Amino acid sequence: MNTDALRGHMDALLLSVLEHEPLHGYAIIEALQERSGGALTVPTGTVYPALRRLERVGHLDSEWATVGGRKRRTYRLTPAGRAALAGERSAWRAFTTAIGSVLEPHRTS
Amino acid sequence: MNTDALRGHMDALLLSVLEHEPLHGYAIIEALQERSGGALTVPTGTVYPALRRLERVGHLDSEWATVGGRKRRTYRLTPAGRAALAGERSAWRAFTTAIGSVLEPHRTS
DNA sequence: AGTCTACATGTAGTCTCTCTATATGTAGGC
DNA sequence: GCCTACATATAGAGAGACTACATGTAGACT
Repeated sequence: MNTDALRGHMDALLLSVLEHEPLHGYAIIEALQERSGGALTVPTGTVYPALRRLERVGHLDSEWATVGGRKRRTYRLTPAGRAALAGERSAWRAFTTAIGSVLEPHRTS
Repeated sequence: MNTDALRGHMDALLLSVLEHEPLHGYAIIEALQERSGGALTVPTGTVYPALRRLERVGHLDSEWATVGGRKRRTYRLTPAGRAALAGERSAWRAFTTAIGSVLEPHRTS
């Protein structure tokens, strides 16, 4: 289902999934899976490092919690992260428009 | 205009631009630029190696020609390349659908 | 008691592709 | 003579996604 075409879009996905509620890594993976209708199965070795990277650059911050004896690191968007998400969204639209116009021959008008 | 988000989509772009006519590297770069409305400026250091890679895996083959004293290597789709293009197209649709459904919150219906 | 699955996080190392920078050469206009 | 457009090519850097591994708790089932 996924090649390494995700490259450069992981940030957008992670920020987007955290837009309305803070989540921990495992829940983020499930949310991505669910929201994409099962198409996105992102491995833990991709998600956890990416979350840390986003925290390092100030788009997320995190907090530890213990729920039912299990430790969770819950991530939430920072204001900078929210701004970055907006940028990612418009970049995504520009990206799909550009590639799409090359890939899909249609519409000369 | 372009980050390295192209990663994994170059093949699709190159195959697509060669679908209806064989072209040489330089012309391919111009075609990409034109078809995308100027959004895609792909450097030569990306295109030439990618073309050779696609030739190596059998999706393209090439032929030298001299036009006006200048040497050109003209690439054309092989049958395998044509099949690969079809695959790339459906992969692209699946990809945009998946990412889009995560990124754009709308439409619950 | 032992095993298995779901929950939960993390890192080291690999892989592969895109980009930057550089090199080389022709043709034509100024 | 110089500059721009045309035309191809490669070496090296850089970055991020993946595989595989390591670790541990909770609960269900046998």
